[in-house]
Parts: sequence; structure tokens; C-alpha cells
Amino acid sequence: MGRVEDLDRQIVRLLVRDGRMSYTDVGKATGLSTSAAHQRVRRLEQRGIIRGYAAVVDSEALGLPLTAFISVKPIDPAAPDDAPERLAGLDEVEACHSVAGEESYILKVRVGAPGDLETLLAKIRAAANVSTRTTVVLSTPYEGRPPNL
Amino acid sequence: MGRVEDLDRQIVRLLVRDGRMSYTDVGKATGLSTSAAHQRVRRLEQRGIIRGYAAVVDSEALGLPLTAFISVKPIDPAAPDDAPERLAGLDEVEACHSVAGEESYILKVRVGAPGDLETLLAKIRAAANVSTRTTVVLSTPYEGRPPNL
DNA sequence: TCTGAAAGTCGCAAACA
DNA sequence: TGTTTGCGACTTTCAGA
Repeated sequence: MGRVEDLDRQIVRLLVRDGRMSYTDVGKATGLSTSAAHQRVRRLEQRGIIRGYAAVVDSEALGLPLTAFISVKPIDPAAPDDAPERLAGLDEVEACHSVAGEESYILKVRVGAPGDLETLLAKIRAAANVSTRTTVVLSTPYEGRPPNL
Repeated sequence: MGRVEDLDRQIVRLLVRDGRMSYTDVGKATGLSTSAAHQRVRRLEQRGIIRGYAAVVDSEALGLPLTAFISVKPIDPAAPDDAPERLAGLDEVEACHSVAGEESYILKVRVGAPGDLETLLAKIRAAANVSTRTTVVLSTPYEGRPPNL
């Protein structure tokens, strides 16, 4: 994957901030014609630099007000570690990071209520044969801030 | 903020998966006319359920290959706690969650290289008068998976 | 890699059920 | 809340430089 030059960075920044911006406006903001802007966006998508577009949603409003981080450690360190695949089946698991340190993975999960968290923890332990350590999120001052390009 | 009914859920799910889907296609997928779909989307935006739209970007390709979680604890528990605002000025900080447990906040940060992480940690400690505990992300099997609605 | 033009699609507002 | 209708804007492709 090649480097990203300035003009492309600018385009990426625009689209991260407003994923529905028109190519015409991207062009105006970058001094390109509509088609040139469009072509560059398409190339960014093909190169995998822009992975896609998503609506940013308020998960509380959708009935998932409780967020938690769950650190996960295999009970049998000798067993083959396929925890990410095993946990991918659980819809509540929004992210899975392999990490350095005491534990092997950090999961980010969203559920509707404390009881759902309890159920989810049981599922996680059973699915991946792991022990867990849970940190409940009380509030989120901010999240998903665009990177400074 | 009112509850979200089934049709709206469906629309949200569609737009989370493809933030650039046309209202015509949203309509086709939900059995609504283009304008009805459009109106519902607009209402979802006004209610704050859809916060906006963003391009999903490969941060590695943008020169930020190193992700870490930093747990943060105020050194002076008696001081007024404005850490989130103080840390908001640091572009590397992508998210800030207030959490229950030993530490007060969990930050998610992205930097270009280990040396940048060192610099950032110093900035964080200085800006918010906190101690830190850092967990480096080795790889991310998945992240930002859409919630199952 | 850019521009400019042509054709089709879409966004958006208005009028009405 | 919903549908239909219509105009202007936008997307998309292509020829040409």
C-alpha cells in the first residue's frame, strides 16, 4: 500500500468529517474538477485507504446504553488461540484487539442492561475458554474523533 | 429521545453498513417511497439517532499504525477532574471513556511510532496531572462492527 | 492525472391523501 | 406519515489532452 499524498489526505479528511459530501464539493474544496475528485476518491477506495462509509449512530438511542471493555486471557495458554473468530459470533462484541500485556485481548462490547452483560460474559468464557476482567464505561466524553491528518 | 421503531431500525442498519446508500435504495429495501425514506432519515438525524456520516479509514495507511489503550488516574483525587477537556486538545486521542474501577478514564490513542507514544504519554501526564498505564495493541482482528439491531 | 461534456440518477421541496 | 411529481444538482462515464 503506497503512501498517501497531500491532496489525497485532504480528501480523506473531508470525507471522514462528512461521509456524504458530494464529489462536486470535494472538488471545490480541493481545487479539482468534479471528475478528478471522484477519480481520486475511487482510487482511495480501491487502495483500501477508504474502507467504506458508515452512519455514525447514538447507540444509547438504539437500546444499547451500556458499554464495557473486557480483557480476556486464555485459560489454557497451550491451546491454539482462535478467540477472535470464536467471539466474532457474538453481536455484542463491537471490537477485538490483540494486546501486549497481562491479557491477550481487549474487547469492546455494548449491551442493553447489566443483566445482558452478565449473560454476555458467560457466553464469552464458554465460547473461547478464557477468563475475563470487565471495566464498565460510565460515560464517554468523546469517541471516534477523526485523526489529525 | 423517543424509542426507535422497527422501520427506523432497519434504516439505521442499512446506513450504518453503507453510509452513502441513496434514499431510493433505502426506500426499496424498506418498502417505502424515496421521499418517505428520505423524511425518516432526516428525522433520525434531527433526533440525534444518526449523528452523522463518516468515511471509514485505514489508519495504518494514513501513517498511524500504532494503537494503544491508556488508563489514566488523577494524581490528586481531590482536584476537580477536567481530564477529558484537557486531553481533548491532543489529536492523537481518538476516544475518552470515563470508567468504573481502579482508573478514572480509558483513552484510545493512535500514533505513528513508539517514540510518538512516549511523547504523547508525557503530554497526557503533564496536561491532566495523571498517572498512566498503557496497553499496546498488537493487532486488531476487528473493530467498529455494526450493532445487531 | 486532469478537464469538459453528455446521460442518467438522485436530492429535495411542493402539493395532496 | 405517506405518495406523486418535477426541477435542479449530482454521479458516472467517456473522449481528449
